[in-house]
Amino acid sequence: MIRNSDTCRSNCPINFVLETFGDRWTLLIVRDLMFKGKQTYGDFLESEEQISTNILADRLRRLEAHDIVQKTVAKDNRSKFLYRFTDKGKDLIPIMLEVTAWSARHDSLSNVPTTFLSDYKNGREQMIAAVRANLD
Amino acid sequence: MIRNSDTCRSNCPINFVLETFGDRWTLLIVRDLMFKGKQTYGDFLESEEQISTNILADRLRRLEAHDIVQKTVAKDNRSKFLYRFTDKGKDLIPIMLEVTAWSARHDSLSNVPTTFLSDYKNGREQMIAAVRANLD
DNA sequence: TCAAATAATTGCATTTTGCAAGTACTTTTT
DNA sequence: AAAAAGTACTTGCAAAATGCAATTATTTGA
Repeated sequence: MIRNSDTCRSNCPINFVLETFGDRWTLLIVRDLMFKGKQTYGDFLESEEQISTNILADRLRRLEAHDIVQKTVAKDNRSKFLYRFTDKGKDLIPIMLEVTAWSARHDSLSNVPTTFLSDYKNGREQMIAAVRANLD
Repeated sequence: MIRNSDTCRSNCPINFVLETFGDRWTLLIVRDLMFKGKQTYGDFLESEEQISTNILADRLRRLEAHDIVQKTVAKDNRSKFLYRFTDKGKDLIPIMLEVTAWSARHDSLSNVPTTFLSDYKNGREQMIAAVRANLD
């Protein structure tokens, strides 16, 4: 995917993220991949937000085009594909944790472990490293 | 705006953020308010991404409904309104800086000051405080 | 060979977006 | 006092994206 003025509305860093993640579904796939150990099309379909099959296929295609995920054939089953983060994708960890922290602070109904906020405040870098270690 | 299962697809913290910011425009308004000193409808319209008037009106309405911004009448002109962050809105600063950092790392065309990444790495809390001080 | 598993694509109705034009109220100018 | 300009929208309509259900294609396992 070429990055130029044809594909982006501006060269603003906030806008750059929106060009890839500015919709209601893409970040849920990132979440599943990052925190829930999901890796396949079927895995993503099972999430409680109920993404539909055409949207899922489209978003996975876009994530691959933007070099956030890499698609590979599963070793055990050639009709199954595994989606994994690229380094660029793994580097979204700090954003995702910050988003989680914001919801933890401002939405009492959000399902966040009770210790999350203090753990995050006291050991942000360790938490980032732990999530990363889990992905590698 | 009531927060319950009618208005949210799930109680996931990532999804909670998407319910408010999961589109291509809302975060640009947040950016303008947070980093560019913009405060009025006309200000937001001028941004280079060229939001259209109906979308802008809709997004400002939603941001207000979600208690991210507060709308007040301007002192100097009663046909002019000022949009300002609530505390919940100001608390988006860490997310916005993390998003900026990600684009700085992964998009060479993003307009980010050359010193941003080292400043951010060395003094994250100070940078957050500086942006916040600028808003108050 | 046939059923199951996996990953999609297709068609169509609904919703959202984008664009241009128009409206309403306030302030400034004459 | 009337006209023009400033500010913040709303409206109507075409185009694009989304959501849903059904169907297709390929590989695997019995």
